[in-house]
Amino acid sequence: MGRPPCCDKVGVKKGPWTPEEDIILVSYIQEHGPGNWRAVPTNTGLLRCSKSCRLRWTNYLRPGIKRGNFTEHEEKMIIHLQALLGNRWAAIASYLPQRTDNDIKNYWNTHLKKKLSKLQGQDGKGQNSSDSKSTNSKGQWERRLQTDIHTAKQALCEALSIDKPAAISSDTKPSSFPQQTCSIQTSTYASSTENIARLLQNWMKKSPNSSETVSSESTSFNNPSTGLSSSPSEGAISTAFMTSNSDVSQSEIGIVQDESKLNLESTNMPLSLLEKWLLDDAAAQGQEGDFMDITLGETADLF
DNA sequence: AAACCATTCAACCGCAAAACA
DNA sequence: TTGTTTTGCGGTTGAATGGTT
Repeated sequence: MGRPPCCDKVGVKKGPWTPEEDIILVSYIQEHGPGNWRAVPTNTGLLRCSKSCRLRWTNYLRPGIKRGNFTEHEEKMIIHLQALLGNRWAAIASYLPQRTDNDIKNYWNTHLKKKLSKLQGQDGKGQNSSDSKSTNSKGQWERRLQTDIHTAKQALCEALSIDKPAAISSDTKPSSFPQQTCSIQTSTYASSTENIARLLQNWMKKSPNSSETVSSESTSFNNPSTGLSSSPSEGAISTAFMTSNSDVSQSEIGIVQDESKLNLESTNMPLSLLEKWLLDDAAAQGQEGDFMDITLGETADLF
């Protein structure tokens, strides 16, 4: 029996999302939380397939997403993790919680790949991702598990020692660690609003004809003092959005909690416990440090 | 100014895994 | 246990944009 398509091909809109669609989607998710994507198009009236809705949310509208230039530290992390995990962008993205897997993948394909091949061309060193794949005789699943555990420890190690101040507030940590989850998420909806505001701005730049229809909304989204709109809305769409926005912190926290159910299970783990885990592990496996030195060293050389 | 080329990135597609009945 | 549905992931595409000739 063939698998049915995720959506009817007829009557499903494709291509770039409009700000209106974004607003509809965000306000719906704010109300119901992410998940049950199948129901989203039906319940919102969006002429998009469920997949498209999920993708739009996870890659663009989801709160806490950082866009724009990658920092040098993020670059190093990506190169390092890519060498360890291969093209497992979702796994890599879990260590850079503010970045989406799509973003990382794009950045890798457009920037880092070239950068690395250039550098490899210079010094003739082969990169290890494919080597490690071919030389390792273990099953893929086991290998992945091992690298995941290893990398988690490593990232944590970095977070705790090498780059402590930055790590606690930003990129080095897997998303499953508590402080960060909280710190990011407290302003989550604001950042989602920022995403939309940015989108609207771009949209207005590109299509001045349509500015009349959205100008009031966009300016209100952009209100830096509140981060939220307080202007009266005229359309149904904006009304829905504004209404839900008035309740931002509560419902957004709800969304975030939904998203990070798993994370929260470990969120109460004291940092000292994790440190102990690392130290114990390091003591038990004296050579482990070498592993890190090698990989970090290799990637560090690149810069 | 126009044509061409290169780059970027949002979005799509298809597959596989997970979840569910 | 099995079949079906939903979700997640990675690879790829193509429109938009910027740079060069």
